[in-house]
Amino acid sequence: MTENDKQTEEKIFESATDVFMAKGMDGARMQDIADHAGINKSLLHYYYRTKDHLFNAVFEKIAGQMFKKFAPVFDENLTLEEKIRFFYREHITFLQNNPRLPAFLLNELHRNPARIKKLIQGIDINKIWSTLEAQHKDDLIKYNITRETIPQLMTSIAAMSVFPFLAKPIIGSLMEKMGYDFDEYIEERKKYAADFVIKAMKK
Amino acid sequence: MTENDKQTEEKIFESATDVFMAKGMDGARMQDIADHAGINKSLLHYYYRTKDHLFNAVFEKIAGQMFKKFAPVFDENLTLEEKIRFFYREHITFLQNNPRLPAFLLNELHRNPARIKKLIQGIDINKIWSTLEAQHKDDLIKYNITRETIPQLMTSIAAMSVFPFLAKPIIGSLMEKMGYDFDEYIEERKKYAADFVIKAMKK
DNA sequence: TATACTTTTGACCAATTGGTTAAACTTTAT
DNA sequence: ATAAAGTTTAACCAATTGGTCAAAAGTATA
Repeated sequence: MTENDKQTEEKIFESATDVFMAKGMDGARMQDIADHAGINKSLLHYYYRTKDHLFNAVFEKIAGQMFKKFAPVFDENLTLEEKIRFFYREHITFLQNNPRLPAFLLNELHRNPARIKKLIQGIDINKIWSTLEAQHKDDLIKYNITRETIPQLMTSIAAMSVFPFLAKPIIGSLMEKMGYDFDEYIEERKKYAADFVIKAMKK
Repeated sequence: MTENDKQTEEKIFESATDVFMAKGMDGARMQDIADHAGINKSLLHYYYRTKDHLFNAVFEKIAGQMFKKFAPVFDENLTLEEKIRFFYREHITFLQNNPRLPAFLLNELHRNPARIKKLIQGIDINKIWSTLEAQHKDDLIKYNITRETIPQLMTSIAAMSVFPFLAKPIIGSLMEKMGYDFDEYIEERKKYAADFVIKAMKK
């Protein structure tokens, strides 16, 4: 039945996502995924031929999500500062709901570098630069942003939101030990990161 | 012979470090390590009883290195700004020589959270705070650094130097595609990160 | 109801892999 | 030189694991 079909196939996909996210490709076990979904292991092979296929399906979806979140910033009609604030609000909220996503993605890209090309084919820094120039010509001068410094700036912006999630094993434990609350820290970071970057950009 | 002994044991340790760093505990194979060292697989068990023991030995050494590098900053008799510049020069140079270290460490801590307690037992933010207060009382006021904001500031500082190495699979490929040079970018980051943070800290 | 088709299951298989063992080889000590 | 001790190796073992298969169960169609 198509109804039950979708249910099973979807259940498998969701369980696979959970297990692969938590354990990675190498650490994940097909039996784990089956148990997690409450079904027989053979069903995994019935719907997704192999572990590689299943992992592939999960990775493709996950990878897509990550970068879709960056584009809308440029669609909004906002000042550069407002765009930065907008970005951190959206991006950190997304990471709050998908805290393991960056680590999962980077681990897999390290394990299988062949994926990278396909993943970044949609990203064109020159295009981003053109868009920025068109939308914020004076801000680029005001903030001294050039083609040479844009990698430094963009990685710094990404670092501010992504790093806390990548380093959560350490940061989270350290904060717990010291009486801070990680979730609160993340919530506050939406504003802190924006303020930090905006101040840093000023000449 | 003790001479040859050390050679073999050390060769195993170095090969294990390389393979574990590259593949992680789950992805690493004992046979790989043996091949890498050019010896029989049984020797791994002769010197280090099990894979876990061997991994443990590697992890302990690696983990120790990472945090030893943070302490010397406070020993130097420098202004706060000079300390930040000193830190990034030292820390990024260290990471240039050990680019996989942060990813390795964080992956293992995620896989085995029990390690974390032991690892961070030496770190005491309150102690760091006291040291900062003693050395830079006026700077803390000048830069509006308080017990509440110190996690935000410290994670931001760490993010600036560590993130490029964690995200190297993406950043490196993206830069290659766009005609930037990753190593050059890292070298420049020693100064950029310091400038960035110092500007960001100002009220 | 009978038949064809799809879905699910448990038993099973072959390959991989961490680990063991006994024998061969080296080195050291007497 | 010879025995004792340490080192190295190849062959082997047992457990894990991704994957297969045929039968059973369920569903749609006639």
